[in-house]
Amino acid sequence: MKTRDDMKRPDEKLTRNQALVFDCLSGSEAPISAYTILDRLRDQGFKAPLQVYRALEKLTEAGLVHRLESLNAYVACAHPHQDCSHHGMTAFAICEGCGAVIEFHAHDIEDALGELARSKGFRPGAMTVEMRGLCAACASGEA
Amino acid sequence: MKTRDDMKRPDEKLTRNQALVFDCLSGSEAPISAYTILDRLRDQGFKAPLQVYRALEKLTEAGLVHRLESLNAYVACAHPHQDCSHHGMTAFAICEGCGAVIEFHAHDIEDALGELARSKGFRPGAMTVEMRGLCAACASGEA
DNA sequence: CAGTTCGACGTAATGTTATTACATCAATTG
DNA sequence: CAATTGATGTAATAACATTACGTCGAACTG
Repeated sequence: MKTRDDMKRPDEKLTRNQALVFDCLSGSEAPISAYTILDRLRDQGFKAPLQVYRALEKLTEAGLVHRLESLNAYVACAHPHQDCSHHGMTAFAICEGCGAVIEFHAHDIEDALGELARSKGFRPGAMTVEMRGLCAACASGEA
Repeated sequence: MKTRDDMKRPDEKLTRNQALVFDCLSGSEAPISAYTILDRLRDQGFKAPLQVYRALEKLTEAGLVHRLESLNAYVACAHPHQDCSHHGMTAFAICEGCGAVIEFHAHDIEDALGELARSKGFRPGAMTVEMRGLCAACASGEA
């Protein structure tokens, strides 16, 4: 049954738990861990990690959420109205000052990486690209 | 001032624990986790995770070992006689069939990524690039 | 040489991230 | 209706990593 509001924008096939997790991520400036999400959703009835992980799995499949491997944390997609999976590789710049994340889609770099791998006989699938550094604000603050 | 052997010929100045961990990784076909290393070194007297993590930290700093973020696992550098840190970014192709890892160094891709990030005001530091897919052998086996 | 510092080490405990196992319930469908 | 499917709830555990504290020896300093 569809208990929730069914006025759906394209990305509204979410269950209650999925919507709660997605909203939690959308409202966060920086990536957050699964357990942080759990803590923030205790008031909405969340009690166990699995509730979060199951929602994250679906959201990630749907391209609404990305997992940052180098942080073990999750972030809402920068343009969730589209389907991120259509963009191919997603690259991230992660600020070590403030934790903010910039999301990139660079087809040429993706192609170059894929080509390089194929030249070694490797058949590439998903790619993880994460850069650490400082965002403009934090870099200027450092002088 | 340090009259000590500051110029590290990496192979030389490893402590016993570091050497054991490095040998363990070098002898492994695929990346392995810290706890797997621990188990494999029990016979040599290892008892606690910290022994492994401390060694891994030094080895990683020295460029002899890489951490694969998307696997939470570690792998010996493909050319440990050099200092991998001189190569800048290291990219990995990880076979989902057999677990094998191919190591790349692509300056042009690194530069392109860095330039892209800088164009958004980001000052890039370390980069993580990991591709999942199938190596030549496993891809042909799949037909 | 004595005292101090420093880096590696040993051990225990704990913290953090993620999964497995099993039960329930509602909607779908043949 | 029975069977199937997918989301959920709960508990327990597995897997990965760090903090805290104490010891030891090498080597710098006075």
